[in-house]
Amino acid sequence: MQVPPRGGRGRPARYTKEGLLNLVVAVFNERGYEAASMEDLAKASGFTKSTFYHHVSGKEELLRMAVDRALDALSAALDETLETDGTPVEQLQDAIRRTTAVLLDELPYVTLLLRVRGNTEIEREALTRRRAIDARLAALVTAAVDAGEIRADIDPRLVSRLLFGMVNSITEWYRPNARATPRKGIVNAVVGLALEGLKADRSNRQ
Amino acid sequence: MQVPPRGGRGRPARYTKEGLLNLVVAVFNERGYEAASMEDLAKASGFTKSTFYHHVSGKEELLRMAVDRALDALSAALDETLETDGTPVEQLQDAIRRTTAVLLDELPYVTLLLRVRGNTEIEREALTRRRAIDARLAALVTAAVDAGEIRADIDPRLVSRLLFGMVNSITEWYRPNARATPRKGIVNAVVGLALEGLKADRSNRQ
DNA sequence: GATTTTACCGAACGAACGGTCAGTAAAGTA
DNA sequence: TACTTTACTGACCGTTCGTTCGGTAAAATC
Repeated sequence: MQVPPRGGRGRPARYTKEGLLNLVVAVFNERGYEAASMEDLAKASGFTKSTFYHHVSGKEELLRMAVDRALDALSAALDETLETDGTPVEQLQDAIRRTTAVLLDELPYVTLLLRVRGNTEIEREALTRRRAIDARLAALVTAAVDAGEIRADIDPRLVSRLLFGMVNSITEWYRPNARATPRKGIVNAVVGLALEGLKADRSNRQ
Repeated sequence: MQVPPRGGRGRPARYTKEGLLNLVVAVFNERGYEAASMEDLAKASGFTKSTFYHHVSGKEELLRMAVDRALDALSAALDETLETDGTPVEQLQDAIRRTTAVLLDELPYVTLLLRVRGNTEIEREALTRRRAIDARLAALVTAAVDAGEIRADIDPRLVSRLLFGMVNSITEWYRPNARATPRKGIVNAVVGLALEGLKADRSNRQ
């Protein structure tokens, strides 16, 4: 990741495309996309501003690459869920697991995606793709309600928003390190809370 | 709200302090705080930029007033919860209800608060106050676990984050209007999902 | 060593930024 | 009408923004 690929003719580059994007997204998330200047991005990578422009086309293009990566990963996870042949509620549970896993694996990219507000054309395109994914997730909830497998006393669209709002909120606080709750622990907690809620019962009492 | 108070000596103002702040916060939320320029704020209120500066001291001060309003409301709601004398789980449920209600009643202000990232001193102070509130909420969850009233198989801090992450995610999509789910419906859905989860049972089957 | 290719940099661009100020218009008081 | 107070404005400040460009340094090929 830190060692760029060799084989070209001229002077070797300091970063791979992905390595540089990782640095950029970290700065976007720390300062905020709007507040992060090209000078900030250049300094974080050790380049001058003009050298930085030699490697990237501009600020918006960087945002596009980053949010596309998040959207592609989330979309692929949902595709995988729909290829399984479980009952509706099993598929919904699978979607929660996979979405949470993608969120943790691609944390900086998904974090950036979830903060996009729609100021530019690129941001609006990202929001459109995101809404499409949300609609597919909401359809899973509706299917589970129609099958009588989950509670029907709350509007399925509302359930979907609250459920995946909970999942997405993980980006607000999760920082992977040695002491952090492992990936599997987070996923199980999310699925457990989503399906059974807070209520104590025989199966989970310590 | 739109009619300023009379009684002063000179020319009457177009807005009350609160009316102007409402306009400002709306622009902050639509464009994003960093992306919203003082020119944007002035135009939204019908002022020139210099007139706008006659009424407000600067961009950061506007942010401070807005997030303080949200923090005061959330803090007061939590105080009220702690004044009740229910069991731990009843207090937790009350905190969820009151926090959700404040979020809906002060939607633009809480929305702005939840997007603060800590770039300036004012933002860092807001984050500190927010963390204090989060800690008090987490203590409620811990107390309910210790009393054996809610499931103990998930780290209480993790439960608290996911729970109030779900509550806070409402700011991402809720837009009050005639067709929207009423306040009470949202609050009941949040409490219902939090306590019982998705699982269908006799009491909520339609 | 000459040539090609790529990485890199200092200086500068116009535009937009947050913010200031001297001066004018409009209202209330006397 | 004269005076005071407040609302309001256009022009302008220095700074920073995203971006461009002419030119130099370094590596690979010949």
